Parts: sequence; structure tokens; C-alpha cells
Amino acid sequence: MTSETAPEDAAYRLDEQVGFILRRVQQRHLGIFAAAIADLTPTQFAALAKLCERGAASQNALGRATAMDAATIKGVVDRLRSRGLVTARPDPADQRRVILTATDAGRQAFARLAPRAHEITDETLAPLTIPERLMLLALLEKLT
Amino acid sequence: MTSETAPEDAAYRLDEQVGFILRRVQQRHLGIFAAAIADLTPTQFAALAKLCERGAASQNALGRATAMDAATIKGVVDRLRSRGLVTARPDPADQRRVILTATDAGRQAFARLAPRAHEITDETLAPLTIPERLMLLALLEKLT
DNA sequence: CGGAATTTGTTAGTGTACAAACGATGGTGC
DNA sequence: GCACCATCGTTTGTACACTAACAAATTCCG
Repeated sequence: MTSETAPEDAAYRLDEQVGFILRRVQQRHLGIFAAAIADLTPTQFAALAKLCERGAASQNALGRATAMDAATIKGVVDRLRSRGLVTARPDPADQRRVILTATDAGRQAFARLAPRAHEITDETLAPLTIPERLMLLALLEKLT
Repeated sequence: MTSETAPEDAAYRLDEQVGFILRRVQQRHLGIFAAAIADLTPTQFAALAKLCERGAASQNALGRATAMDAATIKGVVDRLRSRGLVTARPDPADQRRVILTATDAGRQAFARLAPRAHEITDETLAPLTIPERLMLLALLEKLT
């Protein structure tokens, strides 16, 4: 009905959409991550980091802490376990639950990689000044 | 070696890392997109949009225009073709190439969905004021 | 002209990510 | 006690996203 009014306001430019820009920024970040930490993916590292930070957690709880759903965290944890970075034992208080813990190897890997993770963050934000970085993080946080 | 100096500067807080925040923002955006446009994924819509915008393109060229590598764009185009939104014909000038074009159905789908895509962008940015949105987009653009 | 490098599209393999459905367990209210 | 409901972990299916390897076609360059 209003198609004749404002003929050009309907123009859709992909390159100006947040979603598309977000995807490209994400791609660049993932590239930086992969170049700096080749043997662990960002999600695997996130899960390991949270586990080291917390000490122990059930699988689903770890998923919630790292923003992964049950199906996703399962695969991530499986791969971490098969590498010997994480172990699982049944929760005596709840037979459904599995309690996950970082192994010594997992903790060592995290300690070794944590400084590099900081460098990854730095490199991702490198095109921005310090105030710009703070501004960006504050704005992104609101979109969570 | 330097582990005793500055004991707390090594603290790694996952929730403060750009990569993690970006991933969560992306998740929220994908959720908004899926709720508004159920029958097409963001990447499929992006490819269709670029094709409507350009008129025609080879498969790899479309991939470059939408920031997808050759392997990824193939799957996306295959799904668009199997839905009848896109057609392919050989390039007479270069036998390796396939020229892609949006079908009438594809153009209609794009015309129908483009307004919704604008709403998706709006909803994604809803927590921000107008000046904040411009600031965010400008900052993200620098991280491309 | 002819060999080398590049481009194009394809396939296989790995790793997220989400939805949907499932069985098993745990807690709650009646 | 028991039915009801939520939670936990799992599996299946679809869809990106990237790497690596490949064949065919094209282009570049000596």
C-alpha cells in the first residue's frame, strides 16, 4: 500500500546490516584465533577456561556458562575428553549428572595458552584506540 | 618465570573477551533472524539479496560478495537452487563458470522479506540509541 | 607457442550451532 | 504414594564455515 511513498527507503544494502558486519568481524576474529592457537578451537578453549576458573561443573552447567546448548557442549566436551584435557565422573548426589573437571594437562594447557588468548583479544581490537575498545565492548554488551 | 610478578594481570575472564561477547551477540541476532524469517537462513538470504542486487554472478564471485568461501557458498547455492529461488547456467565465455541468477520466485521472496530484514536489524540494535547504533557500526566496520 | 601459475567449482573431513525427540532421573504437589 | 513436571544427558538432522586436496579450464609469461 505504501510502496509508492519513499521509493528508495526500501533499498536493502547487505553490507550495511549489523548481522552481515558481525559475521565478518567474527570471521576475522576466528582467523586470528586459529593462527595463534592452532590446537584448540575458540569454543574448546572457552569451555576449558571456564572449567579451570570454576574448578568443576556439570556438563549442562558448563554449557550455560559458555553459552552453548546441551547438544553443542556435548561435542565440545567429548573432544576435550578425548584429548585428556578434561575428565568426567558421575555425581553421587544426582545420577543424571556428570561432573567435569580439568585434568592437570588441561590446567597446564590453559596456563600456557591464556597469555596468547589475551594477545588474540588485543589483535582483534588492534584497529581501535583504547577508548574505542572500551566503547565497543560496552555497546556489544548491551546487545547480549 | 615471571609468574610471581603481577599475580593478577594474568587473570583470564572469558566473559570480558571480545570473541566471547561477539559470539553471544551473534547468537542473539541469529535468534531474532530465525524468529522473523523462518524459511531462509541469514546466509541464504544474504546470497539471494546480493544476487538480486547484482542481477547475475558466478558462484565464486557471489561467495566473495557475501564473505563465504568456495566450499560454503556451494552448499548455500545448492539449497537455494533446490528451492527454485536461484538458477544456474553455464558461462559461454568460460566453461569452468556457472552463472547464477535469481528466479522470479527468488526475486519475489526477496521483495517480500527485505522489509522484515530491516526489522531484524532494528530489533538487533534495539537496546541502543540511534547515535549508539551509528557508533557501533562504525567501530565494527573498522574490525572488518 | 607452450609450460607454469591461477581460477573455478567440487568433494571429504572436522567443528560449531540449533531444533526436536528421547529415556532416565529428580523434585513437587496432591 | 503417586502423578506431574523440570532437568540432565543423548541422538538425529540440518546448516554454516573452514581446510585440504583435486580436476578442468583459463591466463600469464618467457
